[in-house]
Amino acid sequence: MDYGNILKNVNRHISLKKSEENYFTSLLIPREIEAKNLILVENKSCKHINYVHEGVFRAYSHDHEGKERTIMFAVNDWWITDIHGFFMEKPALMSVEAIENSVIFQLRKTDLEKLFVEVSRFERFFRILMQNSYIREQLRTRQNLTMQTEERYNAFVTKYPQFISRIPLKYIASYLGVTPQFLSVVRARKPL
Amino acid sequence: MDYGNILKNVNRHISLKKSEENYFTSLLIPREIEAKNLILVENKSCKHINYVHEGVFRAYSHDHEGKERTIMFAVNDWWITDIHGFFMEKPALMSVEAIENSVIFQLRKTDLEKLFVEVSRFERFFRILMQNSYIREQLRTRQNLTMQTEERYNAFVTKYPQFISRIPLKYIASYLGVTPQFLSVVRARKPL
DNA sequence: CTCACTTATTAATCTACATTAACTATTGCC
DNA sequence: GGCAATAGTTAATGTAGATTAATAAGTGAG
Repeated sequence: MDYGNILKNVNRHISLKKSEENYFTSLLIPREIEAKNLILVENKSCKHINYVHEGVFRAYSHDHEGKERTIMFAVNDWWITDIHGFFMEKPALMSVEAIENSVIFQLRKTDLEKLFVEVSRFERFFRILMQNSYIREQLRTRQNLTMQTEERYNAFVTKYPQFISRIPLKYIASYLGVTPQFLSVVRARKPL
Repeated sequence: MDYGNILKNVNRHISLKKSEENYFTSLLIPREIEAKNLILVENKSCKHINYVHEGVFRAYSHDHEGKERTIMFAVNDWWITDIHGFFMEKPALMSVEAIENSVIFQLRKTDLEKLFVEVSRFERFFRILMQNSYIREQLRTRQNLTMQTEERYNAFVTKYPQFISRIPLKYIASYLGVTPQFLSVVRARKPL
């Protein structure tokens, strides 16, 4: 199994000895996921945090009328889970679906807790991972409160250019909090 | 200076020796802030993370028309800063204002980094702090995408009952992403 | 290659929430 | 205690974005 990418991801923030790398990768559960399959289901328990080795995922919930709403995306080299369900050990509030055929490495919560004890530098790694996630999410909240749809869409395209070609527009619309029809109108407003 | 509350806050997640507690509190800068004063100003640098010992704060940005939008609140025993500006060392994207006369303890970024090195258990404390902040923010994103104003307001009142009496409704409206006028209409809909 | 299915676009109509404005509590300071 | 400033409410009118529906353009399995 090719653990090069995930080790590079971790070593971006902390540096591990060979033995620690081996211990860490021994805890990972590799899985191949076909497009449209779920790695996490709403209302079920959420036992893993997932590193995306290859592919794309989206997390979604259902709104008050039962329609799907996209909470987040994850492409290669990102981590994804229902963070609330995972750490609070509560039923998941969202489902996570593969958009492409994908490969992930799963880390069980119990193993993550062992990892924190055995190699405490992983506390630092996850501190930075959670910190960056919080920053990203707070910036998104701020954009939702302060920007119009057109501005938010432009900001999204600028921030995540690699998403546009791999993620259907209907999911991007849902992530931005609008209908695909309205996103079409907004996109049509832009000449060039 | 009364460091009892902040030490209890920290010891909720890690346990410190007396000497470590003393080192930690030696890094804190106590400040009294009068209502309406700012502890952080949009576009200025953001050098501190702030623990609210006593009082209430709100963080806000300006929208595309220049109107204030509330990003978050913080009451006693909460931490608040422009998390992006603080960790990325970028100009603040929001201002933070005292709603009541307040007392805070400020921790400089440079001192926090020393603290991570000297007492690495603080990596764990901040991992949990960032993790809980991320969870809170993702739940909020999910609510904004899936719930109507009435449902979001009810959820807010249920989750933060202590806020209602201390925070003017116009700020709560702005936090929920609606005008005070519309929040009034929504509240009037509820009998009892 | 093709037929079925999914995704994207366009347009007419509808609605949740914004805007403006006027009025009514509250709050706080001399 | 009074009065200016701030906060909250109500109502008429306006608009960003939703809904519905129909069409067009991709995409994929056999």
